[in-house]
Amino acid sequence: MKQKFGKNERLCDPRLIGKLFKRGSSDVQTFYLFPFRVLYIYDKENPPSFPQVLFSVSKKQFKKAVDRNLIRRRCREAYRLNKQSLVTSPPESRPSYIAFLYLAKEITTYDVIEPAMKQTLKKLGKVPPALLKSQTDNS
RNA sequence: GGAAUAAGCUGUUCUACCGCCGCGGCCUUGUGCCGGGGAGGAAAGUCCGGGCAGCGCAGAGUGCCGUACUUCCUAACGGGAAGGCAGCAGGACAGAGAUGACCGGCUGACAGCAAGUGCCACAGAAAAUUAAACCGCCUGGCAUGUUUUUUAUGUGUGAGGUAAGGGUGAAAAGGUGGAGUAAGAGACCACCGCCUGUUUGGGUAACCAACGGGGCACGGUAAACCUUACGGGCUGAAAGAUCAAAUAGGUGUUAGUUUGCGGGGCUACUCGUCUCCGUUCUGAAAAAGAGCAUUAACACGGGUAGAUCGUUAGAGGUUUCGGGCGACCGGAAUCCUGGAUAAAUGGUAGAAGUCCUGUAUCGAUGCAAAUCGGUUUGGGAGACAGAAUCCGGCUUACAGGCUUAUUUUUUUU
Repeated sequence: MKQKFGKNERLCDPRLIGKLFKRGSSDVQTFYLFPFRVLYIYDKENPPSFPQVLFSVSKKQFKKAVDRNLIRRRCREAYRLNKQSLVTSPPESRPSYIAFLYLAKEITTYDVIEPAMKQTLKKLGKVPPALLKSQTDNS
């Protein structure tokens, strides 16, 4: 399995991003696992061939662009190297659009970010029971 | 040799694995392979100025905003260069000294309060008017004391003169000296200062120098209003240009349907179907035509999402020649050097080198303490900081290294 991370795996559509960050929307599922808050959406109608992902680092928390770039690059690498389980699962049973929000107060090393990303992905891989039920009903 | 300050330059390197974004080539046309490229001196702050784009625009004045010694450089600037003036500290020279002129350095919103208006607390007699008499100084008058009357002199009181002295203040209406006077005073004189003139000399100019004239009318504040001179349209790449899916919607043409709506009939009743009439306008007319509605096809125009351009070859870099004190300008040769857009230029691991520091050991100097250098082995540091339309500046941040200058200190000769 190649560990590539091309444009089609990144979330670029402003409408989808707006949908993800819309407050109180019932479509958006969310959980917190240090240092990430994760927002994600299941698109059952026409799921993309790859899950689309974005990483966000708060400008309020990190004033300097250099720091934000560093954190975002580390997160991206962690996702790129550990995404196999998510990608290989069938498109209908995985989140289609995911946003990772980095919420820690200080810059963490890759040794911290990578295990956290593994845990997060593991949690994302589990299909929530509510969705599972609706899928069986449909089929 | 050390330290400090200022200015300029530089801003670690290599390897492995896995990636990201452009470009070129190849084919088997695909998450393909190969090649080559990919952050800065400030990319930062967004403080000035321009290019570029759109909109606006008869001319003049006023207002508003900005700039402010001079000349030059520049596309332009509030930037830069050179010069002038003022201030500050320093050096060396002359001199007994005061001081003088010279040298380089640093600093200066450095036009105008002698156009007008305003303000100047407290203190002080008085804060800008033809200044002003608190103490003081001087001259008379009166009263009174001392002294033998005169003379001289003390005290008190009131009048006049006086800006030299004291006192207040950040600042008291030219300064110093002389002469003069009852005491004083630019009332007079010398020098300095100030104002002013010159078809005088130097300089493009700011300005400097020289020679005259004027007793002198000048407090501070323009980062107070203001005056003078010069400059300034507004917006800002989310500018702007082109293409334009699906769905919806607009206009037109052609063709079709009279379906739709209301009422009546048919039917045991409901729905449906069928049938008849009516329904907007023209028209005498349910003759005919047009319209409304609706379906289909075609065409046209606008335009959302999105895409492309704008967008990286430029007031471009490097070398060199010539001009200029310099900023800079001109010629020639040569090079192509980020172009992303929810935003690439990386992540991880290892090694080397640099600096700081500790251990052990060797060598040199030394009585020693210690200093210097080499080897070994640990630990730490590696700054400031990430292009978002592009340039020229300014400002701010910056570990370590290199160069230059100045100051200071130490050692040797």
